Amino acid sequence: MSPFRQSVHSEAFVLAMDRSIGELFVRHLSLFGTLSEADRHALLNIKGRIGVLEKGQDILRVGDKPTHVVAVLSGMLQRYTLDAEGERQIHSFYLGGDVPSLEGLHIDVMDNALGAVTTSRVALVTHVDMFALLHAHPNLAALCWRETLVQAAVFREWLARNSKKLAHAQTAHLFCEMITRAKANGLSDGKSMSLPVTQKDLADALGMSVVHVNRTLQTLRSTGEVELKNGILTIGDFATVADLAGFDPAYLHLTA
Amino acid sequence: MSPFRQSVHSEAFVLAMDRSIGELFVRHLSLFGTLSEADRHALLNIKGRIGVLEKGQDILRVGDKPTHVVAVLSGMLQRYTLDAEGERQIHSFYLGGDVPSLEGLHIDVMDNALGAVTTSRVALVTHVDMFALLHAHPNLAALCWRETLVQAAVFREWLARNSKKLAHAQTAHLFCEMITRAKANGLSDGKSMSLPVTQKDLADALGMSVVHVNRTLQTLRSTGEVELKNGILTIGDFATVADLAGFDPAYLHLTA
DNA sequence: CGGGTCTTTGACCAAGGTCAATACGCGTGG
DNA sequence: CCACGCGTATTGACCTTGGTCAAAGACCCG
Repeated sequence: MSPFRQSVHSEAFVLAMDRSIGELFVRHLSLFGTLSEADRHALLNIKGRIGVLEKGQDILRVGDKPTHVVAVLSGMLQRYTLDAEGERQIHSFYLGGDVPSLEGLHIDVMDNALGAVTTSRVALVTHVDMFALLHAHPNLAALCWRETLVQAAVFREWLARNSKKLAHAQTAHLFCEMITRAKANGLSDGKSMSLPVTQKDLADALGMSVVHVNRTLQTLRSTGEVELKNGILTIGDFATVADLAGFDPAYLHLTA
Repeated sequence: MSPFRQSVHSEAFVLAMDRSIGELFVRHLSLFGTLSEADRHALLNIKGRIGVLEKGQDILRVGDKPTHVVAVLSGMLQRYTLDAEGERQIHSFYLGGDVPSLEGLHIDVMDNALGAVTTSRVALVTHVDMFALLHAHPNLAALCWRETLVQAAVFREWLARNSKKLAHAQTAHLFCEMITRAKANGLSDGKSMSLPVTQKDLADALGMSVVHVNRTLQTLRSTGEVELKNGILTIGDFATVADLAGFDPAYLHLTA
């Protein structure tokens, strides 16, 4: 049992008294469609609890029956699984502004875990509240459904990337995705972003060994176009890197 | 333009006069949850068109705006993408009884294609009809949403498989999935099934070369536990193969 | 019988994994 | 302030898996 999960209802997770959670949902869902004034108003009134997830802590584990929707206020989460040998596969990274667990609304048992890559602030909204909201606003239900479908598209892209591309293209592709999503979330200017991952994290996302990740990063660094240092990812010319990576943002289905 | 797509409304696709489409939906959705009598009744009245998709033909292409939900009556479909070099990545196979494209209800533009691995009979239901149905039966909407989430779980599993496992384990894992799903659809006794794929198809699903697929199949065959011949997959002892593959069906979220 | 598709084989090659040692950075306690 | 310890990054040597290329069978169907 994660100590965190036991404290979801304790003081560690305090009721949000402002509209920060609602604002996050408004911004996030706006990435995938249009909100009516009524939708916006309803979202802004979302009530939830806010707390801190320490680096390495899980908020959802395999086998859990989710009861809350999780939103990332700041920091970075990972969705991952462990195989029989204890090897981790990271399926996605989530940045501030992302809502990783809308899927939990209709999945009874988690087949993967959600944890903090770095110390993060997260918000929790009960499924009960979410269902009430979605029931009253069918357009929001459609948008949330759509959001989960876009996440599925991202999984497919990761599948294609990890199955086919060479190490440097894989790595560049992941970086392009992260920068593009960070920009959409207002966390990047398209040139650099906070990416607080270790090389082991990258290895477990890309399906490569740490040693090879290290060497690949050096290669990319030597081109002068890509640098990851002290948790800051910097890209020279996005188009150049995207080309190297074979990156096409269509799968992210961003309306912007 | 696919000639097929142009003929969706022509005589090639004839109105189904019986309940075969509705029955397919009832069986399929029952795999993921419970249907009320009203749900069942509504589903059975689904109207759609039925037609044949020749081997290699696409029913949806990248860039298309889907207008119908596709259900597989018989045969086998693949979801796939092509990269810049024309390399295909298969993201999933769909058997008779599967409904590959519920996601199309809320995705405006396809970022992947759906085509026939082998000559198949497919049914089409208009989005208009589906939306009316889901609007009138919120429980069905929840179930359809859930179905798309299970598909996402399958994409994640493919990601983990293709990223980490060795060739023989990858191949065995895919076979375990296919047999398990075929069994759920009433198309297999758990020992063998129709799997009309070429070695190239497997290669493009598993992210390996055809040559290596060929050698891997030979290795598996030599264990006496796995054989793929003339489009028929046969497994000796499922538990043995599942163990070799590191296969755990939890991600399929089957209620049965 | 001829041509296309699919499978199989052999020889060789390269990307990336493994193992083990070393270096670096940073926080903690003395 | 410095030594220590831990997690992370880096390097080198070596090895395995699986890719590539090219040719030859098999099979199928008109």
